[in-house]
Amino acid sequence: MINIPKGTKDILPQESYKWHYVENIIRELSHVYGLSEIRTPTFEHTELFLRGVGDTTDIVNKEMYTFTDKGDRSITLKPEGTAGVARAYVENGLGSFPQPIKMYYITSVFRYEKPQTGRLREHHQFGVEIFGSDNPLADVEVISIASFFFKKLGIEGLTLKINNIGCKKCRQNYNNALKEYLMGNIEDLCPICKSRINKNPLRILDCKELSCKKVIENAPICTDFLCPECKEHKEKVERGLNSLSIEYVNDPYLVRGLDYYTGTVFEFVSEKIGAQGTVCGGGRYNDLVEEVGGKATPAVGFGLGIERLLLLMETMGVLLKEKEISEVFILPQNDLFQNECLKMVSYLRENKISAENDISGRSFKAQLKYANKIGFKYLIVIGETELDSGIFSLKNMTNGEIIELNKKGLVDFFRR
RNA sequence: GUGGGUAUGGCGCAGUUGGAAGCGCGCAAGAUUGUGGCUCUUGAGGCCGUGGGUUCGAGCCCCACUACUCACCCCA
Repeated sequence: MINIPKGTKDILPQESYKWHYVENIIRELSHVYGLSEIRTPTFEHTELFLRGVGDTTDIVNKEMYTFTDKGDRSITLKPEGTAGVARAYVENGLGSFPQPIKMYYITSVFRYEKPQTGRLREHHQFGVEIFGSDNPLADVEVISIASFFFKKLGIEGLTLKINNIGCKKCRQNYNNALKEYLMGNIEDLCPICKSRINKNPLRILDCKELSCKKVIENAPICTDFLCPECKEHKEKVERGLNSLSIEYVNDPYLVRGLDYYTGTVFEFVSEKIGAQGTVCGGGRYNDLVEEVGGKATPAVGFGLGIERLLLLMETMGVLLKEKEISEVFILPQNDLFQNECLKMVSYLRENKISAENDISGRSFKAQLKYANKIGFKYLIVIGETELDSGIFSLKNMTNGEIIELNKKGLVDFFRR
């Protein structure tokens, strides 16, 4: 028996409807917001992620699925969605279309991690990226998409955390101040953080080690170091969210694990799905396009984990749409009418009505039991009477009611 | 990468101090029924995660490995 690779999941026939439900809402919503779908390859040149995501991040350092292909190229399964979109934006000259370009995607992403609740090696993300607007309104729009999405699914009680980690300039100032402060308290930091001071001091803010937390309590706060532009940007985002009545909390310690973020960062967090509570995370990444080889282009977006979303919906008991079941099951009174059933099923299908018949050679009774177990809503028995009169008895399986209809009447009935 | 927990039919689980592998659900066939649902009968399906050890004898005790799982870390 060969089993499934660690950290991956089958989506089985009896549960795929949940995915359809969520995906349909994503597409509906994206249409309403004027987002167009973009599909980029499952794998990219490794260098894209080294440059885009950043080579000090855990994702790039130890979590990528990287291999050398037969042409001796270093290839990596995408560990996140944004870098590929930025690459496509540059490579296809999307910058020369009217800006901003508003895009969404649903894609698999791959990270070599140790699986636990809400964490897999292959998971799926709904992502939104808006390229070509530096305006806070774009940030607000992106956040409002996520917020509206949760609302549409009936999910309540998420916390929206926001922060602004500054642009290149003010982040540098803050980084220096932070480094200086941390150096002064280096004995109290955990070993991991000690090694992080120079490479990525911001990450230390996120450390959960008790001793580090204590140090962080008195650390300089990044919002105090924002330049006037960033400060204004932050305020405008907040005002925009207020006017849409989107609740949020400022979290000066919110740092994201990808290097490309600049300015606005945010997360939607739940406490109900175990330790991996971030359902959606995103922010602004104004330097990414340039980093990937394009001309400087501001951008903002988010990634939303669909497995975590479903986990959340299930633990919250949010009503999911029911599994899709064919409308009608058609069975012959006896073997002589098998082919008449085939014809009827085919006729209904041609009219876009989902219809099925027995393909296992079961007895009449067994077919009835089967139809009941599967949960067909309607039933038609075809025998001599039906063929002679052209009138078919349509039985409602939930209440037992019977309606008499001819062939066309059946089609109209299901189209109602 | 570091810890903890778990491993018995498709799924959920019992299995006493070591002494003939069981139950519920599901699945399949049949009986009954107004053409299904309720009820009844029958059946299929297990190398008890793998490999060692202790013992007359191991699902149970010991060791190793593997897988799954939860948490750290990190992230969606």
